[in-house]
Amino acid sequence: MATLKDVAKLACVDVSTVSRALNNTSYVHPETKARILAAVKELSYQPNVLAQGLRQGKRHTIGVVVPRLHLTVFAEITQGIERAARKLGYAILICTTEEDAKAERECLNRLRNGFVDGIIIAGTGANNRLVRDIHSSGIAVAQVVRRQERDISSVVADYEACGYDAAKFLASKGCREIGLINGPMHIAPYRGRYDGYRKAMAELGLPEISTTSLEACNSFEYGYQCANQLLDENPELDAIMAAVDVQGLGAMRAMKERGVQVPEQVRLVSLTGHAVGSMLETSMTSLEVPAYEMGEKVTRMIVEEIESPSDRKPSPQHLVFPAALVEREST
Amino acid sequence: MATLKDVAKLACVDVSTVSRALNNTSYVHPETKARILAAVKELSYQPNVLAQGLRQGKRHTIGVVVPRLHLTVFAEITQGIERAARKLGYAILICTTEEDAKAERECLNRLRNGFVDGIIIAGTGANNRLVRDIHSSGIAVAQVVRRQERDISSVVADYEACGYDAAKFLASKGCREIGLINGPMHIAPYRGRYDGYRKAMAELGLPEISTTSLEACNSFEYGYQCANQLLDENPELDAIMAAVDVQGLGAMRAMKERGVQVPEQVRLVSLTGHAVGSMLETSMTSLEVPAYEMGEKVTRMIVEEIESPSDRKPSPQHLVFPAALVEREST
DNA sequence: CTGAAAGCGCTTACAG
DNA sequence: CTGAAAGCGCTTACAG
Repeated sequence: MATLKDVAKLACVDVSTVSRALNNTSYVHPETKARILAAVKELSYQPNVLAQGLRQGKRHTIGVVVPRLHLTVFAEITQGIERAARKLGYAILICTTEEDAKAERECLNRLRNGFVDGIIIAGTGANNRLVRDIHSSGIAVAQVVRRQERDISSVVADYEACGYDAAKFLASKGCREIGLINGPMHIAPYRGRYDGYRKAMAELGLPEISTTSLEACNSFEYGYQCANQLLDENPELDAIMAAVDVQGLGAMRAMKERGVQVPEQVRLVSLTGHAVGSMLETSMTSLEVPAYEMGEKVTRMIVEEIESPSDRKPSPQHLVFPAALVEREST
Repeated sequence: MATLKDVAKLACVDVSTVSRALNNTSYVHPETKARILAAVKELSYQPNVLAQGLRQGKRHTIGVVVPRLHLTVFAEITQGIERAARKLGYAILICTTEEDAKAERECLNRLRNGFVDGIIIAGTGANNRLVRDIHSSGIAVAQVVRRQERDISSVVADYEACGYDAAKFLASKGCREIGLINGPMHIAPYRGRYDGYRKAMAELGLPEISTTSLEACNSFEYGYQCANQLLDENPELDAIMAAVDVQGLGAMRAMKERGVQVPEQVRLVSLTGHAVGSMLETSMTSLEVPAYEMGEKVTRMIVEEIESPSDRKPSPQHLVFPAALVEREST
């Protein structure tokens, strides 16, 4: 790999001049510049980003910490992040935590040491303290999907509205026993969906019906088991709301196996649609969240924070995207 | 952020001693070491990986270039890569190309400049030349899923066997008109699936039936349109093989809409299962590829290449994983 | 056992 | 308009 020095030697100038020519950081005589550019071409010189980063205190890299990728909304969000980052001249470093607090801690500790200029996180909630520390140590941080800290910018969907709207919608279809398949309440989106559901149920004068299982909640099996329990315990159940798409798939499958007709006997809604609902044999009504857009947006926010001078960092922004109810065959 | 210098000052020793103590790179008097460790703790010093990287010519980072994440086998593969990389002390940088040659070129060019020690790629095929250049310039490279270069290590599934086995299996069920939904032939896995299919058809004395659409091939819509065309043009069609899961979903949906019974009238197999087939209302028979394992394996291979001394790099290895036929309701 | 010095590849005041 | 020098935070021969 050619270095600045090689280019300088070939062009018969000092490295500093080459640097200035390449970065357009001050006027360089056109002839000199031409010579330099020719040398750059001949050696196919490419600047070493490590050295640039060390010198400038910038790495042009963003860390992304999410629970997992496969079959979750995070795959799409990550693609949005990657694309926006590339446009803005940043690379992204990915860590998946599998909801494990220790794995998350390790990732965060690694990222903070010069790896990245900023961290976008959908956290487990177990390391909030560490996240705050990192942020106040001068590394930009932004939350996506899961908002846990008030002083750190975030981009989320309106989970409470998802829960509320879905319940009201089902009630408008005549449903009276509406079960909820959700996840751990200490994680903001699950809490939000529940709050919305509860509010709607209260307004409608309908009973809250929910259940839980030991499976990891963001899974087909969780949806499958919860649906079976809901149906076992509530013979009159006429609707199921699933927090995420894969739970919805599990519920659909459970009903198929029990011979329960969807939507004739039980209607089904997913509260976090991301382009799966429309691909099914019985397509699934869902609240579609603009995942791709959310990823792009949170990236633009964090880059803005990274690039503003440290004496006037933007104050934390919290962006809430509405989800859109897309009615399909399952209701 | 505290630096080595801060620690050295606090411990009243030279920075070189601190470095040695921390890296166990030569004996340091226990008392001195204790003082240093205390200083490290007090300042909560963490080494700057950028500076380490610059000095040692190592980044401990691997670039991953894949077409996309959401709903493809690459999501799972990437998780496998990430996990194995973390265990081995590496971080991963992700680029998604969306099958766009230009985007891929940009990613590769960026990655080669000191960003990473190695690159794992599932390429578009349009930048093979560049990939070779990068490899011969001393950056480790490994191919995953798509093997395009003989001199660069690879980890793939046995796509030809997938096509062959699926066709034979369908024939054993009595199918005589077996249609194939595939993708562009210049991409190795699609080519391989076709070759296996063709071989089986020839041995069985059955006609080849296939079609194509203008949609991006790794998509629900592609599967949907191709299935409709196959059914339109071949009224006696009794089986469909889809190259990837989402195409299978599209085919399933098309048949549902036409009132074609699966598997009674038409049987359906996906040739690249990755944990979706089992989640469906009518579960889908598929050749399950061990995506997670493949990701882990390719990571171990590339790290081995990265860490071997440049005078005796391992010769290219090509690993082929078998896929397992998992029979479900769609056949 | 430890210090002083050089250097990884860059950028950026400081002179001239 | 351009060169010489310092320095980003580390590691590693080289002495002693």
